[in-house]
Amino acid sequence: MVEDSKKPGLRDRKRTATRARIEAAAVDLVLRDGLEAATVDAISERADISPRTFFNYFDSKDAAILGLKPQALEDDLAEQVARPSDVDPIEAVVDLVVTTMGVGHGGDADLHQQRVEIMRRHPEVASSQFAQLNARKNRLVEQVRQLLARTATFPDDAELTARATIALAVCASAVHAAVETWVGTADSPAATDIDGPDDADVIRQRALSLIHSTLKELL
Amino acid sequence: MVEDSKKPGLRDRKRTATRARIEAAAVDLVLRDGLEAATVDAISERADISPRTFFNYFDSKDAAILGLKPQALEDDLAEQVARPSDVDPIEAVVDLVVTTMGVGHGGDADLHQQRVEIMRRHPEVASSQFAQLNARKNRLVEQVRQLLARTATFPDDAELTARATIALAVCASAVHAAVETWVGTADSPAATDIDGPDDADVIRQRALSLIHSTLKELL
DNA sequence: TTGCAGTCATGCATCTTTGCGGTACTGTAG
DNA sequence: CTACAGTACCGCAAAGATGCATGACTGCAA
Repeated sequence: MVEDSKKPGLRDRKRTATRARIEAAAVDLVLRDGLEAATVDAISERADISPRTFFNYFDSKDAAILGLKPQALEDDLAEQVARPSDVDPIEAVVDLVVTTMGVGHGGDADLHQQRVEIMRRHPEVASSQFAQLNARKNRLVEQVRQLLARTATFPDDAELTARATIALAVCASAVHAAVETWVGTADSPAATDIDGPDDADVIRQRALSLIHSTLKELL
Repeated sequence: MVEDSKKPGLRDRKRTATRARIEAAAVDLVLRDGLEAATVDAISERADISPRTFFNYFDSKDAAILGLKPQALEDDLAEQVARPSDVDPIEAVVDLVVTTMGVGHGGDADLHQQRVEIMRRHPEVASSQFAQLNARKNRLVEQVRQLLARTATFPDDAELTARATIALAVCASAVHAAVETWVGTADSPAATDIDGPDDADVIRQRALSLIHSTLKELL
């Protein structure tokens, strides 16, 4: 049951290939025809699947465009929380958010570049990363709750959950803001070619800076 | 053109009546048949309008169930921000959020009670108040920005906007959490009959308390 | 090799939501 | 009273999203 990571197997290879075809088709069509002209039907046809199957691979059209894996996260999440965590809880939560948002979608550099371009042209899409987060909110709050429980002077359960909710919101909105300014200023395609400091890191840093300055001011 | 507040006029009276019929129909059907059995078609039929017209009155099915007015807010918002505001910025923002979420929908007490019951049975609906907020996010951030600009040591524009975003998120999630716990513990229908301390106030207080305790801990 | 159990792809039906366009009604000015 | 302008209502079509049922395919074990 828990056979892992050695033999992909035909089944998984096919599935991976299909997902890749969908992502490519979505990105291509959006860049070619615009966001609303690129319908699910069109993308599906191009990827050689039925529209119904499309939604077996992605939760939404936007998710396909951004290449957001539907679950896959669960693994990362578990891993994140299992960490030793001598680190600042805030940093851990930001990591969680960045991962869930799929900001650092590891893989094809071209595809990544194209997605940045799409986010520049259609800012609405970028904010669907946010929606992705909301959808997983309950599970994420649970993770954050565990993180906080380590350092917090243990209040009652409801209180702790509420605090986790707020902490998550802080980090999420910070990352969101960071992504927005990053997308807005990312008109230097050459710079992102090399992926020098790594896009995800830039966003992480900006988000942390925002959080600290804002919280300091609010008190 | 700017004749106001004396003669409602037949047109407005009809519109108000229709909106009320929709709200009542929505609440009744949800309580009777459940959330998903109460389709837009069913609600519309019961309210004696076409399904198309339904969306002329409300942005979504959930909005109708909760009785969230589509704009109407704009007025309140402007008013909020125009205030003198010797008050804590955080309190102001919380007010903004509570108003926008339509937590204190003034009006029919029975309807209010029914809505609380619906939120208890179908928690998903409650979180669509949150969505309502996201939809108006840009405008709200602008308002919060102005509020913050008064006390903040003026950073650059992007920074200020980012901070406003985060502050809004903090307050929004706090209110959201407060609503959730309030709904969860609101199994004393007798208590809410009298509307003693006013539901909205209870939520405001709880939210503020949450914000302060959480922020203090995160630093 | 064969067969079984678990997945996957798909068609179909349904629901929510939105844009467009036409028709009917309201308020008002002549 | 009448005509005109502005809304409101509604039908229609299309898109995004989801549940259900069915047939096909894969992986594995006998």
